[in-house]
Amino acid sequence: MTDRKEHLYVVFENLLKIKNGCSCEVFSECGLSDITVKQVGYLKTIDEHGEVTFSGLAKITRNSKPTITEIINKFVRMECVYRDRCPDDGRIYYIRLTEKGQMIARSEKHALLKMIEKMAHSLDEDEMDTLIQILSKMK
Amino acid sequence: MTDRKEHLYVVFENLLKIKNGCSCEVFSECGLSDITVKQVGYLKTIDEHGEVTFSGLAKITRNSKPTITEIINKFVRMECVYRDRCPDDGRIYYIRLTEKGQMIARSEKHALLKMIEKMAHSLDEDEMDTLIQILSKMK
DNA sequence: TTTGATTAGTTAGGCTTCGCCTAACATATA
DNA sequence: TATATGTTAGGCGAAGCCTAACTAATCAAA
Repeated sequence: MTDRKEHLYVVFENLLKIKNGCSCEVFSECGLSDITVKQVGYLKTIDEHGEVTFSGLAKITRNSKPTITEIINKFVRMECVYRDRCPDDGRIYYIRLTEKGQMIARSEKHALLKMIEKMAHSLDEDEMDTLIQILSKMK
Repeated sequence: MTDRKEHLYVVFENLLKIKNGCSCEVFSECGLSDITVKQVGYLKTIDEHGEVTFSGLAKITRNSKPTITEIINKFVRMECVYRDRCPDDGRIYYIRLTEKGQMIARSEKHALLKMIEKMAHSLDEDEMDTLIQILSKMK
């Protein structure tokens, strides 16, 4: 490997460490350090679909309705989600993310934003512009 | 958020997507797409400690010896690890990573290396030098 | 050098949690 | 009255851990 690539490796390794640290912060701020990958996946699905019902989530995730009830009850206990009864049809409940739930569903984005904040503290405007200009070329 | 930060967000989001794609490639090349986070953790521990025995790994990970036997048997079936009997003391077995096991233990590094390779294809030498110079300032 | 104690790893069996299921149900709507 | 939404009850298998009892190898001391 060339010297140049090795250098690149080192600076990006550092950058990823910083971003990783930010990810962990997001979870521990929510007091949910031991949430599972699967659970985060469900929160993301709920976030992406907006107005999801229990049956809807069951279809999307290919689970039975009781399984969804169970998953949602757990999320309610974790304060990530709440039931929102449909005003037009009392049988239907929408699954809504709490602020905490949304935070976790978008944890990667939040971590990245945190990293960018740190970047803005370490670099000046010209340097940021140069970064943008160079990295835009990546495919 | 300023325009500049938003731009930075976009370029880094793209970069992370590329790196993430590389991570998945590493696992699927090994035919182990459904390995768990915990398992990867154990492989990393084994990799980092070099010459680990069963008792050693039990102490490091605070598990019982039978648990380690179980974990290692699973890894042997996955072809990630093999037993290497100590020539001086027949009671002792060293836990060694196979090439596959090492690949997974170092998957993040491998993914990053892959990303750097892609970078080297998209950017010229001056640009890479500029990147290195700017990103070195990040703390 | 033999024998008893100690150490390394294994086997057997058990426990809890997770994540899923089906069947039967209550409630709301049509 | 028939149908749709969500819940409850109960069960199942896999994961991931444990303790107790075992085998095999080494060490130490008579």
